[in-house]
Parts: sequence; C-alpha cells; structure tokens
Amino acid sequence: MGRGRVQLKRIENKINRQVTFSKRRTGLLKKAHEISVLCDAEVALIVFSHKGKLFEYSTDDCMEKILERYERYSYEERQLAATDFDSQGNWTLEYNRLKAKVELLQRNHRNYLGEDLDSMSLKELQNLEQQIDTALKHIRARKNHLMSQSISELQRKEKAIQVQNNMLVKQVAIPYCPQTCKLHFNSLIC
Amino acid sequence: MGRGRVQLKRIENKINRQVTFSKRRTGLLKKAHEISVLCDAEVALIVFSHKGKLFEYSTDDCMEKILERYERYSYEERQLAATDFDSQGNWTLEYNRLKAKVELLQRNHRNYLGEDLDSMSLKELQNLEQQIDTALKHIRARKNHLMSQSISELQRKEKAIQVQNNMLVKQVAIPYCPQTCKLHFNSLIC
DNA sequence: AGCTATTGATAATT
DNA sequence: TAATTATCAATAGCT
Repeated sequence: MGRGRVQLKRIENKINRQVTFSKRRTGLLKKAHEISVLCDAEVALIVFSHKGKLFEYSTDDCMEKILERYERYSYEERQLAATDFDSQGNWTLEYNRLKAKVELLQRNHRNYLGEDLDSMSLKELQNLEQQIDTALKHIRARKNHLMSQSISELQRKEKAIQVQNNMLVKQVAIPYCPQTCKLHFNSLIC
Repeated sequence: MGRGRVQLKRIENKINRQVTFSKRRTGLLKKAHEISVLCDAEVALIVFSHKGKLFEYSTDDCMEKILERYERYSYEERQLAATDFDSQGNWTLEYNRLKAKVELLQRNHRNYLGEDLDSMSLKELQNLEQQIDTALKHIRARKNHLMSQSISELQRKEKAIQVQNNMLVKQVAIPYCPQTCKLHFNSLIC
C-alpha cells in the first residue's frame, strides 16, 4: 500500500520509522475499531512505540474488563466471585490484604529482574543469586527438552518423507540420480 | 476496500458478519505484526469474537510481559482513581483489578523461579531465559561490588590495627620478634 | 474456500 | 508536521 513494496523488517531510517509508525498506528487503531463494530467483537489493542509511548484501543473503552476476560480465558481460572464479599468490612480487609500482596510481589519481581538491588544485604543477594541460578537451570533444561523434542520430530518427519519420495520416484519411473537426488524429466544423465 | 462502501455499524446478516470477521481478523493480526516489526513497537492485540472465541497477537509472543508493562504504565492514573472509593461500584472494580494483578504477578513469579514452565512456548522460554540471565548478571555484579567493598574495608582496618600495634609494642618495650611477629613476655628469644 | 472489482491504506514525495 | 498522489494491499460481494 504505497509507492513501493515493503520488506517485513525493521525500518532502519529513524525518520521513516517514526512516520510509518504514526500512519500505521492510526490505521491499526481504526481497523481494530471497525472489526469491533462491524462484527460485534471485543477488541483490546495496546501499542508501545519504540520510545515507550503508549497507544491503546479497546471496545467500549473497557480495557481492564477485556484484559480481565483475557486472563480468565487464558488460564481458565474461576470467575471472580464478587458476591462473596457483601459487607463493607470484608471488602476493606480483603482489599488491603491484596494491596500488600501486590506490593510484595512487585518488589520481589523487580529483584528477580535484577532491579532495585541497592537496598539488599550481601546475604540476601547471595540467596537471590542461588535462587535465580537454580531457576535458570530449570528454564534451560525445559527449553532444551522442547528443542530436542522438536528436532526428533523433524528428523522423524524427514525420514518418512524421504521414504515416501523414494517410493514415488520408483512409481513414476522418472530417471533419478541417487548421487544428486535429482529427477531428470528431460535428460537421462546428470 | 471491496465491492462497495461499508457503513460502520454492526453487520446484521449472521453469515456475512462471520465471514467479514474472519477476513478482517486475519488482516488485523497481520497489520499488528507488521507495525511491530517495521517500527520496532511492542504490540498486544486481543480479539474476542461475538461467540466468545479468543484470538490474539503479541510481539515476541510475550503477551503477559506486555500486559504487565501496560499495567505499570497506567498504574499512576489508576492510583489517582483509587483515592476516591466512595461508591460500592468502584470497590468492585478496584478489587477485581487487584485480584487479576496478583494472579498475574504470582504466575510470573513462579516462572521466574523456574516453575510451571510446561505451559510456556519455546519462544517464551527463550525470552525468559534471557531476562533471567541478565538479572543474574546484575545480581552478581552487585554482590561482587559489595564483597570487594568489604574486603577493602577489612584491609584498611587491618593495616590501621597493625600500625597501632607496632606503636604499642614500642611503648611497652616488650621483647618483640619481627620475623614471627610474636611478643616475648617471658623469654627473650624465639 | 477462491476470485476480482473496488475501496482503503500508505510509501514516497512535496 | 501536514497534504498529495501513485501504488499496493485488503476485502465485499459473488461463485
């Protein structure tokens, strides 16, 4: 769409990238809105520019609602039973409990990302290091497991296809060179 | 784009709506991916069909990471809104938001500890690995910094004490062997 | 699912 | 930054 085809890769020219981002962002938000209205769909779109600026669209301006729905859908967790908390007292209690939990988790999270380390003691740092090191081992083990699974699967497929290929070659009786694995439709030699 | 102009309103014909949804959804996901690659942007796109089926796209397959970034970004705004909980309705909203946040953080936390990895894709695992690896480097750098600080401090103290010792030895005039650094209270030789 | 006539989006340019 | 315009891309209506 434009005066030339565009390769699907990062635009290196900073100005062009910025201009294209601005135009395409407008288009993307528009299309998100259109499909939402035309097809009665619920859409949430979040875009962070290269520089970190946020742009967003959400059906009925209900971003949080849609994100919550997404979380529920993705992890098939039970619906939030808001009805369990009827009294004001329970609400306040529960709310503060959650709030504290969030703060704790966020602090831990930053530490796990290697941030905000200045306030930690040497002992705490050593514990964190060991924990993260163990985690990294687990992650790598899992990754390697998945990768070797992938490889085995591909090798199996390759073999099956090769076998099938060989049978087909025999069936069609087209001159075939076993050295180059090439079929010779028009000539009899390589 | 098509054989006729389209009004921006819900398509009432069920079949047409379904077909249009399918086509436009493909286009939308494609464009989300394109702006992400071309402009180096971070994009999260969630679409629920009229029937409730989920379709999604996220840069680098990191939906949770982007949603978390979004939550962080708009945290300040919501903190402002959080100050006036006069009505029951706001409480419910805020409570659900917090609850979702806790679940998100806990899931991330487990992942950072190398747990619950089974549900993660290879791409996600690779991203996690890199993140954790970087974190570990930060943590080790900070730890080493603290340790060498400690060592320097100890060496400084040691030297100061040694100097003080030497002065004391001279003052009390107790026989002292410079080779073994021992004081000879009762004997004059080593 | 495919196929085109059209409209819509946008890359290059001013 | 904001228009303009020549092209390319998406898709509405059909089959």
